[in-house]
Amino acid sequence: MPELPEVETVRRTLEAKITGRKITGVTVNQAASIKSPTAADLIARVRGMRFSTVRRRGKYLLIDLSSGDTMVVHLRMTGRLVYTPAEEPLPKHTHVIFHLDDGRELRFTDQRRFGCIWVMREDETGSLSGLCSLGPEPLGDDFTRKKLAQSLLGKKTKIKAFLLDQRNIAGIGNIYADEILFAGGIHPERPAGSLSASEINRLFTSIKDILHFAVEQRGTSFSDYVDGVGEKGSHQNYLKVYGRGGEPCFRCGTAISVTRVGGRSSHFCSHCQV
DNA sequence: ACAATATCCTGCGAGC
DNA sequence: TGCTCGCAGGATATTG
Repeated sequence: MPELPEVETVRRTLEAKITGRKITGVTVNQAASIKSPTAADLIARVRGMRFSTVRRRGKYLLIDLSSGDTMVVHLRMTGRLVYTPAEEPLPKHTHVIFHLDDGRELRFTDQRRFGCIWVMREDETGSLSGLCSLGPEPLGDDFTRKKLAQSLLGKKTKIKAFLLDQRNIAGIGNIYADEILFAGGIHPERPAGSLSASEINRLFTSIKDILHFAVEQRGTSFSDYVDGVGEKGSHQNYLKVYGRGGEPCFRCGTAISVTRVGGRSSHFCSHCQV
């Protein structure tokens, strides 16, 4: 599942490959993947343009074009954006293909069809719903201990649901929420506003440390995720709780619990997380 | 105002 | 063997 570390890895790998490449044409196999404008309008609008900067905000990729447009891509759960030689066979669920001037293609594939693409003027991206309401970037300088404490203040929602809400912090999904709460020793069902000062400190440090380490490991390839050149990450080898239901906690040996919190599966140690 | 649930979609494993 | 069912989950819409 692409979360911040995975999307950041896609951003880095794609930027190195597609910057300066010209789009010679676009094939749309699944028009529903394109949210705006229509598929026909998008094809006409990006043909002949070159990719410039590849940016990221939360789990959104923003790829600037030489025309002043920006292509916004959200991979959701099984989406992939991969730079591939044109002669390679098309994988199943290839919904959109950007043909490039170097004999390669940028392919958008998505088994579950939740991922989507928008093209709009760069100065209009700020009004895209979802993108415009994102909380701070957790690895950026503007995400501070103080800001985290303020956003937790008075919240009755469970801390797991708080972490998953992109309006609070941008980029955390189900895997990293569980890993962050384990690292911080905080039970996922604790009301967000009930955390003590020292727990907030631990949560803040865990958010930074876990996400930073996962980016270093080029993301978690638990099921579908690959980066912008089709390679898996290695962070799945370091998961402490996610996907480890029933297995012994690495810290205390207690079997890892799996329950549903905020409608999502949650993995935690009932002894280490209080 | 906030919180829990349904929705979208496909593949896979469990159970019969 | 082949069916059904539940589950996986990001974001949004809807219901409570």
